[in-house]
Amino acid sequence: MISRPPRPRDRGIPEATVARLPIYLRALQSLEDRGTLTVSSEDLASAAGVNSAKLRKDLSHLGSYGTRGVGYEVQYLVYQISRELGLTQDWAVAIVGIGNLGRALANYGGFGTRGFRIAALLDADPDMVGQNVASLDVRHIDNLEEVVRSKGVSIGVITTPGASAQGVATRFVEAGVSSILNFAPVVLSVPDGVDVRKVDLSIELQILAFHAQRRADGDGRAPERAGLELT
Amino acid sequence: MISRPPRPRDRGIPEATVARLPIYLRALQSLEDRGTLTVSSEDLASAAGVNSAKLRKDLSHLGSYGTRGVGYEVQYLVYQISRELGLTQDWAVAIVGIGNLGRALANYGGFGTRGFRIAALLDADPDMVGQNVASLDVRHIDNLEEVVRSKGVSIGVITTPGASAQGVATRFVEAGVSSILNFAPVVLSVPDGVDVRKVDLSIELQILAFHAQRRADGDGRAPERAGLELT
DNA sequence: CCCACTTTGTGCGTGCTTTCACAAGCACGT
DNA sequence: ACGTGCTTGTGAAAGCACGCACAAAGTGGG
Repeated sequence: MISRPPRPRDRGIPEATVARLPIYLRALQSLEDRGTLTVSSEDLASAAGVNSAKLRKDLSHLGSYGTRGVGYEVQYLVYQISRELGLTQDWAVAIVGIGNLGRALANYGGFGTRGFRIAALLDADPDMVGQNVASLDVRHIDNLEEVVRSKGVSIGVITTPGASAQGVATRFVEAGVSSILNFAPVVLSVPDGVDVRKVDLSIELQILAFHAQRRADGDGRAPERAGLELT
Repeated sequence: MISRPPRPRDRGIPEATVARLPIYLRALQSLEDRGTLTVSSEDLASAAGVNSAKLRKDLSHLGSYGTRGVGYEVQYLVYQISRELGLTQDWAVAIVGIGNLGRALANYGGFGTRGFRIAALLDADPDMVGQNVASLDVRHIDNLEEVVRSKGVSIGVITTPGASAQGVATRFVEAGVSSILNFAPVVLSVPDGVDVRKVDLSIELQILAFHAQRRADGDGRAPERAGLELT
């Protein structure tokens, strides 16, 4: 008998909501550390930097976990969001490309406490292989398939130069990994069913530059509320 | 009087479009390196990983830079997008927090070629101060205001631990920096008119985990690695 | 028990984004 | 000069996302 009753939440959670759940989770964990027992949507929203109506609507997609007149119980909500995000299980992550960024990720402590475990580090450079980084021995990229199998890797992180990224992605996919986080500045081509997310540091800077330039351009002496001007 | 004189492009480029311009730019530069002279919206879209209608509409916000029946001239489009993004000028960037991530960013070569120049590295740790990273001497955070002034820094990057991030942001703002890229896992509070973008590595992983779990849950009968039993 | 107060959950209007589909425009061959 | 073939630029429609505003639901005091 499959548990259908305890599933008030809709399977179709909006993507925009999913992207904010980790933010709420972080804010909640911070409240939890401070010993806070309950929190109102207003307070949690301001801690997360969003509008309170949006927060309530987001949470309503998971189910009715609040109490009117009181707010949300912090611990319970932490658990519900963690479960929804899949953080109650342990995800094994492999990082390919142990340059500066790969090392930074390997040493980033924030993962362990959130359901992720760095299970393997791989690199193509023979001089890198065997080095110890973040308490792991760097292994050669040729062992990718074997490592994925033996460590049960389900998430692959690519921090190689752009030229190598597609090859690594393909090998990840063939080895059975269907979630990839790509830091290389290329668009990866993967089969349907494989989930790729891209983080691009220089793109973020470029977006900042665009807004900075716009501010500098228009802000001259007519910083009026741009509205009805098309004379 | 309906004049539409020196404004081919509307100042109000949709945010969603701005976020994609850097992707197009990268694809175009790659084509340029390969010596390609013109490209169709179809080909450019597939290189950028988007739908061609979306690409055409995005570009139409900058003006009419294509030729029907032919496509877009690569070099010209590179220039137009660069100009729109503000990359034809040189942006001085300061990085605060020279840990693993800060070092990775400082050494990331991709910036120089795209209008950004790492102008200063700052850290609070006295042992770090004076070290040479990426051909720059790390300076103490106390010099932030002076460095911003003397180097003309207009973009601040925060790679400190979460606890220090708000303080650094405030100092950046007071020193006149109004564009901030934040890697620390906290929500920064800044005055209106200051632009903050946040990059959070563990959030990206959590979104991947959500989709991976959903795939494992619903996807028919192969819930192999999903060993969660916690009702 | 009832009333005043607080806070959630959500219906609804609004605006932004994406996608379709096609007329308009340009190049090239005849 | 003119038709053919290709590709852009853009109305129009559909789909999402956001935020207001309020009824519903719970708490606590008298």
